[in-house]
Amino acid sequence: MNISEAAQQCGLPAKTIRYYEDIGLVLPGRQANGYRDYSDQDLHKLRFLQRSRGLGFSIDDCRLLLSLYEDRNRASADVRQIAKAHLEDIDRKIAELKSLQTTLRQLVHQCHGDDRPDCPIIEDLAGTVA
Amino acid sequence: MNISEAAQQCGLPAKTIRYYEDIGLVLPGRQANGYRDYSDQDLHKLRFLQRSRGLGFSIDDCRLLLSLYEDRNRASADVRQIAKAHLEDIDRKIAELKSLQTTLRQLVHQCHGDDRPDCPIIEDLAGTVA
DNA sequence: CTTGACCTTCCAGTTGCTGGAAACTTTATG
DNA sequence: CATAAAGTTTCCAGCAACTGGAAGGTCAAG
Repeated sequence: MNISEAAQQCGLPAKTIRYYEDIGLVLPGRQANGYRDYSDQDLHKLRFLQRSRGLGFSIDDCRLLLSLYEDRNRASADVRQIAKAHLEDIDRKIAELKSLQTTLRQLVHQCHGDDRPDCPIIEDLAGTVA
Repeated sequence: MNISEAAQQCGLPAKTIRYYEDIGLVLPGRQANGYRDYSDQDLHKLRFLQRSRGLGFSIDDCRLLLSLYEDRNRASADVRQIAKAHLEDIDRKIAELKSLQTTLRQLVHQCHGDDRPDCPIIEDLAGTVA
């Protein structure tokens, strides 16, 4: 299977699939003409990557998850640990963003937003208030 | 004022301050020996950047905000608009992360996480369920 | 037979820094 | 006063995860 069909089947751009090959994630065979040739197994791995990345796992995590995916003797605990760590990361990011959100919301609310120069947002950024 | 004191005063690493000069954000004078020389005004701008970046504004936004900060004839509406757009961006990111959080939380919850290979997380990533 | 769609490789750019090397100046110490 | 340590300079490379584009080979259709 050529790369563009593989791309369509897994939902990843061809560029990304080539990139995944570069970094050793999915290494397809080659046809006689030098074109990449994706097997069903390759396709499964690409779909796996598409989903893992979609859930926000890092490439390194994906590499680990992919090896666990292929390991019939894996311990689910190993998978769970990766997911749990990622979840905690997301929890932290949400907390950070929420804090920014609160501050920004207040500032935007306080600013009248007209053609005059007085601006609580600028004042806050300048530190003339705090 | 040397760069390291400026760094301490504004809470940014010296490396970052040099980088901000590279990209034309804060251009200090030079001392006779070639060392950078930060004025009070430079310092204000650096502090402004430290805070703006801390609120998650992009460098490009910071550049705009900085020019508005220095513009005594600015319209607060312009500032507000930048902040509002950034806030909406944050809102979107939070929504995205929350959706990931929900999915991951469920998966982590469903996985028993022992030494057996059955794993709802892997199954989800592989797409064998959906 | 040519046109256009595909495919290949390789190199550069994105964001916002951060680390490190090599060389200079200044400051502190013995 | 010599020297060592600390601070400074410039420049180059690298991070994550792609994405865009150039230059060229291949293939299917008309």
